[in-house]
Amino acid sequence: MANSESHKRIYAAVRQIPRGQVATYGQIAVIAGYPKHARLVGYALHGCPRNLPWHRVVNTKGCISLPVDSTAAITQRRRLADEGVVFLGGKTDLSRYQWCPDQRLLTHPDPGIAE
DNA sequence: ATTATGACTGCAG
DNA sequence: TCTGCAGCCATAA
Repeated sequence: MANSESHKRIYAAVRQIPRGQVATYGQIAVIAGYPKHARLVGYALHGCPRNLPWHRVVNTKGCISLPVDSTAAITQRRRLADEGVVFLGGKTDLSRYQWCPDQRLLTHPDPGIAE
C-alpha cells in the first residue's frame, strides 16, 4: 500500500463499529474523513488486517460486496451471524443493524423495533 | 503523466 | 422490487 495515511483512518473508522452492528462503505468513508471515497474503503479493506473487524462493513444495499462463493464472503457471513446479525436473501436489514455513530452512547438500539 | 480498475453509490428504466 | 448505467476518485501499472 502506498498511502497508509488514508488507510489508517479507514481502519480506525472500521474499528469503531460496535459488535453486532454493521456500517456501509460510504459511512466508513465519511467517518474516516473521505466522504466520496466509498470505493477507497473497499480498496483499503482489500488489505484485510486480521485485527480489523472488516466483516462489519457492507454496501448500501445491506449485502456483502464480495463474490458469494468467495472465502472472504463466507467468513464475513459467519462472523456477522456469530454477532447476531441475520441475513435474509443474502442481505441484512440495515434499518436495524446499521451503526449510528450518534447513538453509540445510547444503551442499546431497540432490538424488537420492527419485528 | 496517462490509463485502467475497483469489497461503492445513486438515479433511471 | 430488481437490474443497468454513469459518476466518483485513490491506487496501481
